[in-house]
Amino acid sequence: MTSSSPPAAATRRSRGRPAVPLDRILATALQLVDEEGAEALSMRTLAQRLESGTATLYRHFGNRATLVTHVIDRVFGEVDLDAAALADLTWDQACRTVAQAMFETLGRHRRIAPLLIEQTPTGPNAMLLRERCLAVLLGAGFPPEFAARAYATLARYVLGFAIQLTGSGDTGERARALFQDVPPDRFPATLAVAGSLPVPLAEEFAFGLDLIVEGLRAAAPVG
Amino acid sequence: MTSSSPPAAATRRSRGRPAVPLDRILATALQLVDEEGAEALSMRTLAQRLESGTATLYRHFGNRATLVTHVIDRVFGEVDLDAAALADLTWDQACRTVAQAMFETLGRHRRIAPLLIEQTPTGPNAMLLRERCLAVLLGAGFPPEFAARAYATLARYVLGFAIQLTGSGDTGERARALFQDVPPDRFPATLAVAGSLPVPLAEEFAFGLDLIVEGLRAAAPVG
DNA sequence: ACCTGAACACCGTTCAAGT
DNA sequence: ACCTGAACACCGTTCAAGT
Repeated sequence: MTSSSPPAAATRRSRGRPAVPLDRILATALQLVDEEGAEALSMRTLAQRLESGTATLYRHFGNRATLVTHVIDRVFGEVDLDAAALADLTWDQACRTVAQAMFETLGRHRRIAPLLIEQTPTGPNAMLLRERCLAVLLGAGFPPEFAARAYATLARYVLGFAIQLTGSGDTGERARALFQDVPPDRFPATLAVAGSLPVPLAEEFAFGLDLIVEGLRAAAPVG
Repeated sequence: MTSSSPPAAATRRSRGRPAVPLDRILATALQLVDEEGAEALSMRTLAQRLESGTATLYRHFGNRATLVTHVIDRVFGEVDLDAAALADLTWDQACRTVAQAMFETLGRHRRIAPLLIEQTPTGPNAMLLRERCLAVLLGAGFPPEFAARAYATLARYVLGFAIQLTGSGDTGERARALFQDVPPDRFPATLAVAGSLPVPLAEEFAFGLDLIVEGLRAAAPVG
């Protein structure tokens, strides 16, 4: 490893001033959220993982909120969307595809949802994703106002669901246990559905998504 | 005010041990959230408003989370729902009514949404509200599994929307300003809908709700 | 019994001081 | 120029000590 030290290339760690590349900060931050949850993303903890100090982070970000903005946009950048492929779909297929892609990405970073509600995503990747969605809806012939509302509904549905994902994963299990132990005389309906609750989250999401798209088709001003 | 001091009734403030009634704690906590936001609900700040100490709070609640549970259920208790009135509605009218009532309550306590995603509501009022919703869906003849999914979809939509409500109120304004300043060549679709974005939140909510209920009607296994 | 002050181990943020 | 340690004003939680 450290056999023949090179002239001036290495500077292993925090020697001169390795400048802590922004990309490494964001990758580490996202990894931190993935592994330990959104609440673990503190300036101190992040600085520790980078083997740096908190003040160094403030050179890149004015405050924690803008750090969060960048981390969120990194996640949006992972949403698997091919503009060309989208163009070949009908508008309802495209809506389902985009929402599913967003859901899958949030599934890969389950613990990031609390950060998403801290702020409206305005990073470059988020802006691009929104642009593509709106382009599909406008391309289908929907008036701007209808397209805007349709997009908002879908976005809120995905986010609302993503929040449900946040729970440590056994959310469904815990809820089911709780609902099955409910007093039968006072909560007959709750008890009746308690048994059919451990539906896989992915299926549950698809169910609601179909509902919304079906409603969109029925309400759409175009055939 | 303090004219003729009564024998042993008053004990104006933190004298003997006024025991800090739980109801006053919760009312003060909710007021604190309403006035200064969810992030302001710290044990210290709450204790200060009660003219007490943090340790006193830990006599009533094991930790901050259970305090939050109680505050949330206090909000659920405000949801205006008459079981008798619900029974006279068709299932789709009932769904709209319940979702609207929940939305209006969250509108009265806009800044509480961040607390709602910290945990699944399990307080008595939340349990009762869920029971009534599920009873309506089962009463309409929906199979338990379908009813459970329908309820989950509606609950998630309302919560997802409530999160959007959390932003200081000018969220729409800020978003509109941002979207209208976007580069026209790269974001034509975003720009096209930017003008039709400042839709009143209540209308926006109703739009999506109708979509979902319409989708439910289309997907329902009963006529 | 119930409440209190002070402590412990954390936060986000800032700033003078180092290289 | 960039990084660092230490500080400031906060957290949630606990505990010995007061009445």
